[in-house]
Amino acid sequence: MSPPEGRLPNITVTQLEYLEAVGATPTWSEAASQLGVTISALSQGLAELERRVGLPLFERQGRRRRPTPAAEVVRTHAATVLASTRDVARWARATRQGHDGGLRVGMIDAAAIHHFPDALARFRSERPDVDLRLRVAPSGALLDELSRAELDIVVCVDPGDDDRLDRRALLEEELHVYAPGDLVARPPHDRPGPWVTFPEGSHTRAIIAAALAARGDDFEVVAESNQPEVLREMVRVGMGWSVLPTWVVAQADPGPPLRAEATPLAVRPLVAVRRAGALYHPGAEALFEVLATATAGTDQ
Amino acid sequence: MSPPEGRLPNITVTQLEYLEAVGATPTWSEAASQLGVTISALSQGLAELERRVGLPLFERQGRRRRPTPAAEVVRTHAATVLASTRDVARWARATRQGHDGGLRVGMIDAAAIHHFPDALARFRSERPDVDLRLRVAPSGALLDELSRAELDIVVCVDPGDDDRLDRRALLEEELHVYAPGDLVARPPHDRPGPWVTFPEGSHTRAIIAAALAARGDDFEVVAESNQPEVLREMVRVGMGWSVLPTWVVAQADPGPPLRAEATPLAVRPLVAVRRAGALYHPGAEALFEVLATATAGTDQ
DNA sequence: CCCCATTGTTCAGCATTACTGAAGGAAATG
DNA sequence: CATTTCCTTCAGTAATGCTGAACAATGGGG
Repeated sequence: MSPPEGRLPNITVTQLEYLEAVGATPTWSEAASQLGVTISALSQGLAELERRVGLPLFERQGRRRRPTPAAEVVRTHAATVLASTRDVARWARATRQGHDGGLRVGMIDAAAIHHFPDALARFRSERPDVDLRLRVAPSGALLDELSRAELDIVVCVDPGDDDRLDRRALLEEELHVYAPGDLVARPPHDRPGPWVTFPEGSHTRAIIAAALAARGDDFEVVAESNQPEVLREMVRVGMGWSVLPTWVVAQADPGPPLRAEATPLAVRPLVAVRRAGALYHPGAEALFEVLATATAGTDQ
Repeated sequence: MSPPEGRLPNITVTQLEYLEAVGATPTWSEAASQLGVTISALSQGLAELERRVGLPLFERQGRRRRPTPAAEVVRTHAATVLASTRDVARWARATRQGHDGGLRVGMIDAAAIHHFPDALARFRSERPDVDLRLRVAPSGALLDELSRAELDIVVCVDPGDDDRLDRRALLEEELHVYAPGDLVARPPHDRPGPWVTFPEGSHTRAIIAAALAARGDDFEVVAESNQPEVLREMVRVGMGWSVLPTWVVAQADPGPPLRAEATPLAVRPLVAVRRAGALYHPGAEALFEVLATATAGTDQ
């Protein structure tokens, strides 16, 4: 039906690295110096890549070059190949040195400090052989790093369906609307707000924005932070309203209590994610088991 | 946490092709001639690959070489990279020529001739723009071709969970035990058999073997075929018993009727499968919709 | 046991490829 | 108009990949 028909274009890892670099960098010069090659090499390498793919990947716009739609396809390919190559390289280095290279785990703050600190501790005591490295960051950053094979497993807000990800549900956090203490009594015809919330681009913010829009509320944002504790304190000092997981507020330190709406505004599903097709890592599988049992039956 | 740390090893597509070829071929000489290079080139190329990975991939055994466990890891990587590269190459060629390259569909016989001929016809009339190519073969062969990016979408027996596959359930076929007409009256303490069934390696055969083992029956096989119609006829002529989807027998042509056990022995789940991370193909998505609606509510 | 065909390695030589550095063109900036 | 920035092109060089031939090791057959 579709015999391999001759040999494949010898698209090199180097060329794909070039493509990734220019995609992540404003100018080619900068990309070149980050890669440690001359602009000349970069330019020629990308020209060669275009030739091998057989389609124009960049068009001139003034003195810069801008990727064509075709480049997007090849960039996706590059991401796949580079991630897999990084995996293999890391695995080979670790194997040479006789260990497994450690397990690089990414978690959002909620997971690291609230839901899974005990699970992590248990994992470390059960599997002292695994060299665990934890990175805490927002979901988006973690997923980026996962896709570049810089992390092995990530616990974050569900990013939704994606071919390249292997997702497993862990739990759902209820998100409640919190009002500054002195505003709780606002008559019901007043709309809530303004809001303090997560920065633009945050997965949780997207969930919140959608839920507020669905019930017809404005979403004027007057302050932003990725740290839920910071948001909680801003509400406390009267900056505005916020939507937070309940545990952030329950984790009460002294100060005036916040008032919440009784019913949750939305839920935030947390999932464990790996790259689809990632190298088998025994530690990753074991960690997932621990996370799954830690949440068994205990949503929230 | 894990900065890209320098550049990646420049493992080339060519080297990975060499690795794939020697894995699929008894001797390197043969692999070399299939690839259209000298053994010398193959040997040097694989040596270079070993150097770049940094681990021995082959050990000497007599005058042949046999892959180490490490090679298996790199072979998995090779499969990923080569499949993606084939996808890009094919897409690029199609794009240059101004079409989408066609939609290469694989189906097992049951899907092609029984469950989905109407769906296929409907798809062709709804989407005359899509150049549909159909290949009918057993599940295993189709999945191999899918993994090599020689097919875009496959309808086959559910191969089970796999990172690299994007599976969607379509329907479940009931498999019933059929006895030759003259043996139906065998007293119940006699065990059924001997059997005519699908060849070793068939997914369906595995399902049948497991179900028979579970109820304690022997599974002595006296005749094999991949074609269910052939199996049905063999039962008719008294070669033995078989386990078949009901439609094969219902599709009655003249001849003595077969007697079936009343309750199904097992079910055979059929799924639509694509490679995870495959290039977006609008036709594939559309076809899946048609298949899904064709089966909506109509299991069996 | 020796012969010998087969398999894979190594080496020298050649062709191709990838890179540097210098020169140059073309757009933005002032 | 001069200047800077950005990228391309070109020439030369280093690295890489391939062929063909010589060679070593193995296993099968007389």
